[in-house]
Amino acid sequence: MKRKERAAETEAALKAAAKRVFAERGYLNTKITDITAEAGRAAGSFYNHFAGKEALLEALMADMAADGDSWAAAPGHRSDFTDPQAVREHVAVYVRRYREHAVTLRAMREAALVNEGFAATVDRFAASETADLLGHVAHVAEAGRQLPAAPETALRMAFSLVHAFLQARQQQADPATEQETVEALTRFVYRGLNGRDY
Amino acid sequence: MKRKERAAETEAALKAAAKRVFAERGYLNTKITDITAEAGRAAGSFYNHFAGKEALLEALMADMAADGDSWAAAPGHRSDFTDPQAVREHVAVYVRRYREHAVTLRAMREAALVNEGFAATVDRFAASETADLLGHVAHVAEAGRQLPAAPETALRMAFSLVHAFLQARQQQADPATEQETVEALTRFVYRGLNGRDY
DNA sequence: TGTACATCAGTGAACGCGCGTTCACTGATGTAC
DNA sequence: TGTACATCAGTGAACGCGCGTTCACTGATGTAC
Repeated sequence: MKRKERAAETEAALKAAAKRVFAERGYLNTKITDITAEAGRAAGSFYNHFAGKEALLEALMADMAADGDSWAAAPGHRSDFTDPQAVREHVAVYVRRYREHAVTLRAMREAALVNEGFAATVDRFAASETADLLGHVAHVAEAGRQLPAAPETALRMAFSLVHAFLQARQQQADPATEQETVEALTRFVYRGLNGRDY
Repeated sequence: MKRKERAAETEAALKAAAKRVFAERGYLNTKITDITAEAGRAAGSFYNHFAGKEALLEALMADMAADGDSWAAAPGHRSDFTDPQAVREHVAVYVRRYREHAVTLRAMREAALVNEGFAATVDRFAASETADLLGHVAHVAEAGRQLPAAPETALRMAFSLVHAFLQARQQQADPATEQETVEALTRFVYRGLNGRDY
């Protein structure tokens, strides 16, 4: 089985190399040969493993999805957004995921911009991440507090805020600590949804 | 002076055609010949007016900046963000500008993704739009209310929210009305900054 | 276990497509006298 | 006002670069007997 091992090693090397060059110059600016050169392989080798740059990105997305699915189902998951701690924990998870998968997320955004199919994939991805949150937000209204808008809209606003702020944070020269970022976002989102401070 | 008129007409036709094709398939997916074909001119004509696609986008940005500068200096501009109406008016302006210049803004984002120089230009653009807002936000703290974070951070969060939400709204199949959008954003931003409802 | 053949991962030069850019040319407009 | 020449906007075929993709080849690993 040395052959399969070798192939698996090359495939992993290509993925790792792709992440490095994507981080450095972005997905759209990266050529296939940039990836193979970074991985120390011949150009032709790439096509033994991926049909093209998009297929490679899909593989990176699958890796990301694989390690994210477990969390939402974990025990101790607080779902009442009138509780600041529930909001904080959710924000913290997104901040962490953003850090861990920053390169892939950025690549996805770039690919979506140019390719309609990818845009749809990214939308589905986002939708799957927000599915359980709608109930958490609706909880606020059920507790007698006035949401800033319909639950779907309120959720979209909270999501827009978190994602865009994290994205902007990444290209800051001197970003706040992750802890500070979580606290700031938690406070803004909690206030926005609940109409009061904690 | 018929020659200069003709040249000006062609230049305007190229810009208008560019906006149409950018809207349809995006900036990065648009070829020079797509623009000239849409404008009904020969490919070579393009270079009589613009050094390349980027130069054309810069011209579109200049057009956008030209019609935006006037507002901030206008009389009756409310700058106290403890006043919901002040927040609402600012939000409304951004919503309107987003609608009017959606194509150019999207093209800027695409160009910035691929070209570092453009990214810097876009940052400067955003900074110039937020310059006067920092004072408005600081006002809230001066009025004895607790901001969700340092003023710069609070402002960045509000901005992230508005921009990302408007961007997401554009690709919705059935978006809320502009009026509803302004109200929802105003309420969320006001709450986030002031820690209370109005 | 040994030998002959098949299969596979990897190589890198070469091919060819797409598209930005150029340039010789045309016809109209402007200028000089 | 008329004539000869210069300049300019526009044309579109052709050129050439960059890069994705292919493919004949190599050497190593696996399989059949």
